[in-house]
Amino acid sequence: MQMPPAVHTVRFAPCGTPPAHLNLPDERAPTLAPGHAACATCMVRHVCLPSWTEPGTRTTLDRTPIARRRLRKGQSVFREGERCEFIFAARYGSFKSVTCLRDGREQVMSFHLPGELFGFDGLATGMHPTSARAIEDAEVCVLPYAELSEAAGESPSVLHHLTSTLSAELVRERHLASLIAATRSEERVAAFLLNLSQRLQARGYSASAFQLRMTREEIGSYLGATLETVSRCLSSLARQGFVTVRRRQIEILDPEGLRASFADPV
Amino acid sequence: MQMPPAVHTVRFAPCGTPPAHLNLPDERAPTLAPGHAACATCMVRHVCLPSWTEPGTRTTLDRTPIARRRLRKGQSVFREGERCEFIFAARYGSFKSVTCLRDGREQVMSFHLPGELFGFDGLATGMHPTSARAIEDAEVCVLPYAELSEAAGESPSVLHHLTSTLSAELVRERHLASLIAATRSEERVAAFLLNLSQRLQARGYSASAFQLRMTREEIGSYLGATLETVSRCLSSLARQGFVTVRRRQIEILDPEGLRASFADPV
DNA sequence: CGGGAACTTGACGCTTGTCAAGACGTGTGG
DNA sequence: CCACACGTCTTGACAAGCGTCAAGTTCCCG
Repeated sequence: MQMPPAVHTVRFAPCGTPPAHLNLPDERAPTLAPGHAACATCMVRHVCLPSWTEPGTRTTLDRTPIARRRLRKGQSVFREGERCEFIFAARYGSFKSVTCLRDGREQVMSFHLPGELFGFDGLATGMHPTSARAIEDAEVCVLPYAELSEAAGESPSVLHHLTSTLSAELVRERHLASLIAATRSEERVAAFLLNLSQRLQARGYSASAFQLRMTREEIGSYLGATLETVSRCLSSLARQGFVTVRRRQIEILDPEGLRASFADPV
Repeated sequence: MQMPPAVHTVRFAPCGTPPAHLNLPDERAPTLAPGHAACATCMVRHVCLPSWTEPGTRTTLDRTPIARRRLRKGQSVFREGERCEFIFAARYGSFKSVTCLRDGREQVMSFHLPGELFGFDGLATGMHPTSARAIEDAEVCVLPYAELSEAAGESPSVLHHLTSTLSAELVRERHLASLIAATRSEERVAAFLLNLSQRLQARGYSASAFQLRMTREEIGSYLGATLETVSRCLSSLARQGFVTVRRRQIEILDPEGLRASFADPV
């Protein structure tokens, strides 16, 4: 076993603002770090993979060195059609999953916040059906799926977390589909803000004030609306006193009002 | 080990037309049948769970008796909020997954055809977030998830199929969300017909002529449109010569035309 | 400080939802 | 076997929601 290189500890900065001193290296030059030792200092470890293993047990995964990769805004983590050999964990920064529509435009399928795992969509065919791109300077942990799978065979806890995670993502996608199918654009935007708020809160951020990391166009693509409609909806929600919107800075003033004023699914 | 009871073989009838001689019993009275022995005569075994185990190996699952349950049109397989202890396989007949919207209407989340597994959405929380109902007289195989999970720990092949199935469902849901988000109703209806066609073909039915098992309203709910819009779209597709539509009887005349004439996602 | 990306807002027209009337089919009871 | 009733589907007219196009503003980054 090789000696671990000097562990490159990275101070965690709020959701996607990487420390200014970072010289982001080439996309293809991952920094190796030894397994869960590196996770010990990671700010998102409590919602990430390290929480999967039962305390006291060790699996293949714990003996696997986990690489990290830094990405500049716009760089791809993986591309549509590439072989799916890794699952990724957003360490800081946010990501989007996109596919290319026939007419060349890109369709945003989901957003990934720090601490969230992504790349599971490739397990079905062994190839990624989407591309994942950083929407701001970011860093991912690169988890080899073969070892993750092996660990699932060794530890019921890991297996359970794996299936739960997949199932949860399935439920989220369903919820999105029904949201788009059953509601109008203003309700979708409201639901989107509430959803972001919850996910950020689960990761220790403020639920009431946060910065959007994505453009109006990306939100629109995700929600099945145009960027103009998203903009109008945000203005309308602000006019009604539910939120304040100043460019990407969002403050949620009345979450119950947001929730209650719509015939939202469930 | 107990002797298997006289195996109740059920002749497979085209997609959801249960044999007339069946006296459908009460929803809550499952018929027990011994594990995979019963699967041997099942028409959908090649696309169902029996194909998961590697040839020559036996897992917990193979030793588990698998119950079957017959359902009349409209009866629930499971309901929103119930504990998720089983995965279900549609043996014959079709099903829908639905949630209840705030205003009382029901939102169709997906359809399940013979040979398809469903109920995975409950694994995340241990409770089903949707209800599943038969949309015609039907029968399901009841697969205890605890044993399925155990089998996944014993056999890499089962584990792989489990994650693949979950991932595939995830991809399908994403595709639906992007379909609703990015296309107009006529394209959605066209895509829906093509999707049904493919799934039926994979199960040995004709890809070009089939019967819809669901109402226009259910299709509309699923696709984010009203029943009137679905009806108009079907008429329009027929007028363009892509399909013939006579109530629920569909014939696809020009699949390539259907596909090509739209700016369909991917 | 300048240029461009991102955003906001308005006007107009298309797509789709809503409401309504009527046709078709199926199942039930006379 | 027929008549009736109900569920399902089709089609039309109108209105609302949203997309498209366009102009102008703000902000960020070089």
